[in-house]
Amino acid sequence: MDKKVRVRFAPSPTGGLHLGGVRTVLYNYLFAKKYNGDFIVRIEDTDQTRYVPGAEEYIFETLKWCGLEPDESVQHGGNFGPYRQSERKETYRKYAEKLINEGHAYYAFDTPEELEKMRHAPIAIGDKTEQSHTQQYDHTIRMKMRNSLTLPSEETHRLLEEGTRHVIRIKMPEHETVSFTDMIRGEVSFDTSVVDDKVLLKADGMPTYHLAVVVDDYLMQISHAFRGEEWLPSAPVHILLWKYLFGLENMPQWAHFPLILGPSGKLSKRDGAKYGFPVFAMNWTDPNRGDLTEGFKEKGFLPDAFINMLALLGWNDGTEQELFYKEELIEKFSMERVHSAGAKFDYEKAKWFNHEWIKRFEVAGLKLQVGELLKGNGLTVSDEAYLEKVIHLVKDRCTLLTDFVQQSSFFFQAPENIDTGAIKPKWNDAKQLFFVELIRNYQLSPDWHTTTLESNFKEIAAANDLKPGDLMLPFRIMLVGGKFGPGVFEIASLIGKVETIRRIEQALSLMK
RNA sequence: GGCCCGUUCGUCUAAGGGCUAGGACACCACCCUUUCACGGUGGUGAUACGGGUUCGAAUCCCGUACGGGCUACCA
Repeated sequence: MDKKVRVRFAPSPTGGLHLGGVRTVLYNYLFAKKYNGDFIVRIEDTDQTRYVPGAEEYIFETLKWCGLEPDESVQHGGNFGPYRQSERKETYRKYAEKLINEGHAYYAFDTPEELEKMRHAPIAIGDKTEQSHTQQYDHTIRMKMRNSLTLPSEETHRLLEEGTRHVIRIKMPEHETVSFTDMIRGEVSFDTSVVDDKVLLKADGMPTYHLAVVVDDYLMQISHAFRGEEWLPSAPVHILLWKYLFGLENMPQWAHFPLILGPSGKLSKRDGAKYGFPVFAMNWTDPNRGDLTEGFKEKGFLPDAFINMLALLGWNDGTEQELFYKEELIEKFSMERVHSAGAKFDYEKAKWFNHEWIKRFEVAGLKLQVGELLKGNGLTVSDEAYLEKVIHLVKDRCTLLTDFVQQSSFFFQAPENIDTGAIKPKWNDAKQLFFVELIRNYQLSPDWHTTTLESNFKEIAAANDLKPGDLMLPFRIMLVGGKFGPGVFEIASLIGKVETIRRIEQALSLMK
């Protein structure tokens, strides 16, 4: 690679960042870091009508949470700014005019009504007319429209001088094969006769994506341009623009990532709501409609797990390894091993990744997040060492971070609901007496170790001719409220003598 | 409709001409566990179809089917 690696992620601030977007960021980031390059985030806000307040901040917060921070952006600075396209408005027009002067583009004055009429006019196919598809604004029709190609030049000048609303469209060659090498798909080629004369500069003076990407990728010295597969059909427009404006030899290398699919077709926000899994990285509330779309973060995912899962959705290193630290991903990532086929998102597998990451994390790495989570759920966490012991005891049984609440709340406060229904049917006086005796024994116990608690428990059971197995479930329910959690004696040991006895007494009073 | 991309267990994928197509998730069974999980062992399960090329094809070529994307003064 002769040029310095510089890649960009170019989102438009129109809403939350979903799985596919984050994966695009990830692959860009991994590639940049692998080759000691720069990762740039450029905000593509050229469509004023779709601008959503807060979306831009949301994108940066998401990148921060994921640990995929850019080297250059609106927020991070850099020498190639501004990094917001609306602030670069002035720079695009001159490139569009250059294209016109060189015969590769033209002014078009057609009104929305005229365009509408053109699109839906019946067209003759053989001896019958068809209307099965909409007419494109292309070489077959441009000479019948109102533009600088059909109008006398004085008329064009007059219209321009009068400030008539107009756009600038690319003049696609009639029959030319445009091909390029995609790093993932290999050679891809298109016949220019089937692609339309895309608008490059809109009536409001803003560029469309097509012009803006090419100009900005050039100006920002982008060496590799990666994006989703949905952009493949418009690639010939971009290639041609590169050829006309900056030279093919300066064009970045392209790669188009496969799409991430939902249970039925393309993954959408609706799939999340319908099937009960998040599609956005973090919670997103649409400021206009006020509806909330759940995020992986709030759902209880660890950023490392989220990133790991996304990396493997369309890429693997060729071995059977599935768990990767970010540094390993950077080291092992290669564009050639990215799949060309779309991947269906599987939430079960995503949860598995999270579980694995919770297990592989040290207690210390979880402490902060779990502590906050518990406090957020109204639990009082005062003793750090105590919290560490609790996490150590329950982490392996938590798939999502949020599972820590249910799995450990009883360590911090007595259960509110005791599932007495699970023990009442088999309850009797003998058991009642056993627990009374257990309280007396525990009260006098000189130490409070797990093993002591267990052996005393069993001795008393044996002395009363009861099976320990019949008593442990009731004991568990008294302490935690239900049929879950780590070993009972470990729980008792951790919550302490006073609390253990208090909970047994409390439950006993409920059994009468 | 047109153009482009794609197609290996239900899902994510390995195997880029040559052993009984491997792994992971999910599922099932058993073991462990005097709760629920974790964990362990094993099992069910795939090369879309049809033609070529070749001694030999999941792998290369062609066609068909199916899936997806695009076809806006949206990105």
